Amino acid sequence: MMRTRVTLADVAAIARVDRAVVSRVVNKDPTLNIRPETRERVLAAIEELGYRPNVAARSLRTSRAHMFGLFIPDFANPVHAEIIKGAEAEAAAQGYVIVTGSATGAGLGEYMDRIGQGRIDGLLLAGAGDDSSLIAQLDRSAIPWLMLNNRSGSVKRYVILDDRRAAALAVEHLVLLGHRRIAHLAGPSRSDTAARRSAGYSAAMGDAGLPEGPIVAADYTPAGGAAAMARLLADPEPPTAVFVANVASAIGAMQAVRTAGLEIPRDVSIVAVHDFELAGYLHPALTTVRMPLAELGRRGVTLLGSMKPDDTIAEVLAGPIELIQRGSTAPPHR
Amino acid sequence: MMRTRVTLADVAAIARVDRAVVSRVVNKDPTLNIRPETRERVLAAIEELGYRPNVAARSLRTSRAHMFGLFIPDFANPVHAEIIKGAEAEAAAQGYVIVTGSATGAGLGEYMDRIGQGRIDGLLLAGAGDDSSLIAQLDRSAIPWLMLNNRSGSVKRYVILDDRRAAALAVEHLVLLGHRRIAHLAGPSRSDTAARRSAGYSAAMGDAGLPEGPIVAADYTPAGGAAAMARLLADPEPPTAVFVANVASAIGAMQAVRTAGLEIPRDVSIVAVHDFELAGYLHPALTTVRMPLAELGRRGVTLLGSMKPDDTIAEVLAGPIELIQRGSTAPPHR
DNA sequence: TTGTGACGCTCAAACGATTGATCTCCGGAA
DNA sequence: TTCCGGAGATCAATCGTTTGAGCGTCACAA
Repeated sequence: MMRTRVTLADVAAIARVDRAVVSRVVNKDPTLNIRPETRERVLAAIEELGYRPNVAARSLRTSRAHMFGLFIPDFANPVHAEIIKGAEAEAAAQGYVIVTGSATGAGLGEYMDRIGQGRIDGLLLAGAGDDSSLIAQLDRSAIPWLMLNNRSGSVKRYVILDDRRAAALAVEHLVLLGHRRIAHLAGPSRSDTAARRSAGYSAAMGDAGLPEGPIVAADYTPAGGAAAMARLLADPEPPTAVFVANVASAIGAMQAVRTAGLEIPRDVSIVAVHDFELAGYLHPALTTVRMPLAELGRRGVTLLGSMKPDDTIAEVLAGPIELIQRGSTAPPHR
Repeated sequence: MMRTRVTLADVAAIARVDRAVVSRVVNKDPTLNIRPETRERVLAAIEELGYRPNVAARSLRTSRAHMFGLFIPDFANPVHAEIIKGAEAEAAAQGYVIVTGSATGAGLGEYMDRIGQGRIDGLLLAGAGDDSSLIAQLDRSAIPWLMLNNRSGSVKRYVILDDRRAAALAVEHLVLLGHRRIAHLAGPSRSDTAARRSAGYSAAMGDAGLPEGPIVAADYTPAGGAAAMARLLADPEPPTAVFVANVASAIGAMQAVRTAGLEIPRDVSIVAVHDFELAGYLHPALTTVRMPLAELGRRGVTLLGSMKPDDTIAEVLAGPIELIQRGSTAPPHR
């Protein structure tokens, strides 16, 4: 059962060639001149022994690890799951593998320590906060890195989505349905995505000639959303529709509406940013704005792969942003 | 900005000691006899240069990668997210890092190829199906591996949860509420967890002296759950309660109940296996059985760390399994 | 006959860290 | 004076691959 490990040298011995030949065959070195029959012998030996290159040795020699790091706030968030999926797919296409870490396991600093030097060829930070001392440490580490979906602090390499447009799309939808008192359940004030979504809300309200309704902030959790929505509904003249910056908050918000004895969408319409599978199974099904999260992960990996040390990257990902209309939005009742 | 990489030799030069000393200081080698002032010099040099050991070199020499692999079917599934969290936390405690892969990115075979040899010290398979040729390949690879939450095929190393007891707990809850026609919306027939949950259902029904109600199988998705529930409700004498093997199916099932014009829990009570945050925010909030998923991931990593090549591991994880009573279960109406 | 070049390999020096073995002092004991 | 032992290092082989340089043979042209 316990297999003793197979090295290049073993393969070379069986195939009766030099180790260098085996290496070049394995790596499909185009400069290699080899007789077809020799190549055959090598391939047969590899097959027979079940040889697989030792990653540590290769990576020591070439100083490329064929591995990317991906740090996210939380695995349990479906938004991050989408990003991981995209990143993984693109990495796989490049023959790379992803080493994940999350803020729930331990902080970014600890993660970087465990990563050590030379383990990854690049690092993706998906909304990992904005600890500027860690950013400085990252810059010292000679690892190319990139922020996804976040431009916190003075970061000069990031890819974000067009949250502004997503927000505007959501608000326009509500306006088109005939709503005029449209409140905004925003994200945490220090959050970059929240700020951009709020900007989109304001812009769209302005374009529609409507006064900005009440705006309340909440963190991106159901509990936060519920509390914030409760405040909105306590208004003597409550909004007929609410644009929620985040789908997790929206789920809490829906609960708050029910708790208040009101009905969605008859009394309040709700639309939220980011689509996820369960949204279609809520009661009522939640109208959302779908953003290309997987594409974001994919694009991040692509950029990492081709990044030069001092590149500046400030990209708003082009990609479909669409309103998924479901049951939580309808024309105002009154 | 671009930092040239710092090696042991650089540190040794600055600290005016041999490389061996630096290595032993870094690794806190207990056999090292060193003057405090020398140690100081070394530590100062490390600090000054920002030295971090090269993982590839270390791992080539020691043949330990300080990395575990974790393969899961899908990142978007909150059940797997919990497992990852636990695994990550335990790995971090051991100074290890986790390299994840999912079936949505590419298959296990491709993942193993990209992993190569010597990159990971062990592999956790969380419900990754039962392709026996891959299992054989794994066994050839000399990597300790372990299945989580799954005992498919003839696998001889696994940790599972007590799904049987979880199912029984759910059914007992329904029985206690007074239900007598309790149907079972089971998981896919080839699934190991599904089989164990079904066994728990049967046992509990038997213990209660109740006839096993209709049993329908569905895959672990909302769509599958909805279709299966529709079939159950089409019965001339439909069940007053349904034990659903999985929370994703349960969400679909709830929708099917509404579609049929019925109400939960008045017309049908629903209880499902596995708790997740959103369950409390559904309408009605879903009664679930919480299982120690994070603990499962944690335990998997612990076992990997101490596993010998030919160990057999067949463990049913001890840990709290509890019913989380919410709004989807109530005494039968009729 | 000598030179040239291509073909098909082989040589050997890295990459950076680890670790068992060895070496040099120096003080104290015999 | 010689020997011993221990403290405090140093030496050098090794892990498995990669890759630029080199080497022998043969065909062919001059």
